[in-house]
Amino acid sequence: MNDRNLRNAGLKVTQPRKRILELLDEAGNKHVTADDIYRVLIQAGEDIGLATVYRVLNQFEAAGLVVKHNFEGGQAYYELDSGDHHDHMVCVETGKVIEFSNAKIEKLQADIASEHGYDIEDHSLVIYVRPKKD
Amino acid sequence: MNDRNLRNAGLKVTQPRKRILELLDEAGNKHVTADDIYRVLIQAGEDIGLATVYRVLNQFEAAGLVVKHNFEGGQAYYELDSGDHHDHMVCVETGKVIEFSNAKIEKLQADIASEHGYDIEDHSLVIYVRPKKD
DNA sequence: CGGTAGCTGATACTAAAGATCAAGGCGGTG
DNA sequence: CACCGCCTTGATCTTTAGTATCAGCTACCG
Repeated sequence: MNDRNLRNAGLKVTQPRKRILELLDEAGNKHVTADDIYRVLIQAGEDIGLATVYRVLNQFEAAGLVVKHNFEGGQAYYELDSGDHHDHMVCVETGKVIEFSNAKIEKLQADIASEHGYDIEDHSLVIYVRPKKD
Repeated sequence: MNDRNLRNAGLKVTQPRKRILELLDEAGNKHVTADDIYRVLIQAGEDIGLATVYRVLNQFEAAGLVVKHNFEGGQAYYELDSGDHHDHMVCVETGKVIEFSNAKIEKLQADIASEHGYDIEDHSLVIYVRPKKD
């Protein structure tokens, strides 16, 4: 079934691509880095190169299979594209990432862009939070 | 007057720090990279090292004099902290950056965080836009 | 099966940023 | 206002994320 996704994206169904897609699938809504993927696969005894991981992730992103997030810290994080857009809330204490989506915020953004004569191409909203201490 | 800002931040008033602060001042609401600053200062005949620029910008950020933005593209952008929070709209065609702020969006974010048991520590909203073509 | 276009892994490379360290400058003290 | 200690600086090396290159391999079409 993953094979179909790859083929639809115009990509040959190869071992590395299958493995990476599988791994992203298992990761669910966790966000992983290229290096995470590389290390897990090496640990699992796969014969894969780091360059391949980066390449494949870029291809997946271009194909819309995967979404890339640039949180703070220099590394890019990836997750499977579930289709429905959502934003992220990152806890600065625990590192936990919570996904959410809010139609009103989306609408307000479109309005603001429109007021300035623009259409929205994409957007990125990350809220950095800390547990309430009451 | 900039001298006072530096001293209040617990930093010695040195040539490089004064120059960088000046430059950020002149840049106004333009967003500059560490390398931008370095090159302008070298061009101006200053004897400054790139490492110093990075160091000073980190110190400024820690002191709250400056805000650091991680847009897409790997480089960090800096601007003077004007005190009032705002978000950014980046045109993907022209690279132009427009600042805006919207109280409703801020409020909605606080609500969402609260619903999940968190307080907002900080947030980052970047809208990537494209000129309307009508 | 067999040919070939596209893919892969190893390696070299680039760019952003941080770490190190000897030499130099800021500013408090006398 | 001259001195001295300590913080800061610039040069350079290192680290980290990601990209480019290229010979060999493999998926897939016939």
